[in-house]
Amino acid sequence: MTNSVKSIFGQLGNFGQRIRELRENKGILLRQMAASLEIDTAIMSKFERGERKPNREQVKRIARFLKTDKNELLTLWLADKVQYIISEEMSLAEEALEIVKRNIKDETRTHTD
Amino acid sequence: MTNSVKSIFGQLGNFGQRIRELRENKGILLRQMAASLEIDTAIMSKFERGERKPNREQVKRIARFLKTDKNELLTLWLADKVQYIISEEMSLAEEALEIVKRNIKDETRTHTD
DNA sequence: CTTACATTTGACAAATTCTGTCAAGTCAAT
DNA sequence: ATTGACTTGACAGAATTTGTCAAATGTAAG
Repeated sequence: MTNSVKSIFGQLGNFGQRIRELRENKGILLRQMAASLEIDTAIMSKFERGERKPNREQVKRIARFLKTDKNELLTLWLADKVQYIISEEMSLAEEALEIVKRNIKDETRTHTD
Repeated sequence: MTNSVKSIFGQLGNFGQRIRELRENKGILLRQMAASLEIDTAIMSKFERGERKPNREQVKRIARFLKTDKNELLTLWLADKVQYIISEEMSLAEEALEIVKRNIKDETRTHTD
């Protein structure tokens, strides 16, 4: 995931938001859940914040651990994937910023030279 | 793109189908278009048959070459991407076939041993 | 059938992206 | 200032994607 896309669009994905909610309602710690699923705590944290995408198997295991509907989580996870590739294409803003950045750099070079 | 997904789902994507149509209507050869765009002929062929996905820049250049609406092609191309990741998840059929394949292999091994 | 030309296919290495691991960082409560 | 929970960033190895090329296939004409 490019940084620019990450920063312009949204933080927590549908999936991450939901599993964090489920976990917290059960009073389970992130690191406990991570340990129980044999997933690194850092990765688990990133899943919940939508910074990384789990794979199909991980989604299923997470659903089983949280005793929740597997299909609900798979659907949210798939929605995230679609949402991501679509938002990647709303890159006009990114392109504009790139141009500005290039121009600024040229400006500074001109002045200091 | 995994072979299984490629074989179950559809051949020519929306994008490839459209550009082939546009190209043929203009009576241009695939290799001519490829050469003019400095894209390998093999790759161009794969784009048209949906076997590989061009990147954003290539789509824009193709649109310019074909003198057609850039946004139309970008939209078709994005539709292909979405369609692909969704179809990837309809993998029940694939999984079933995998199991059958494994079982058949076991069967044959048992008989020939 | 064999030549000529257009397209397709498959294999490959180089480039890029994704993944898990880890150490160091923040933050809140004590 | 210490502890505990979570977050962040860097990294190497794995996996996927990319362009290139040669060989294969298809097709029309002589």
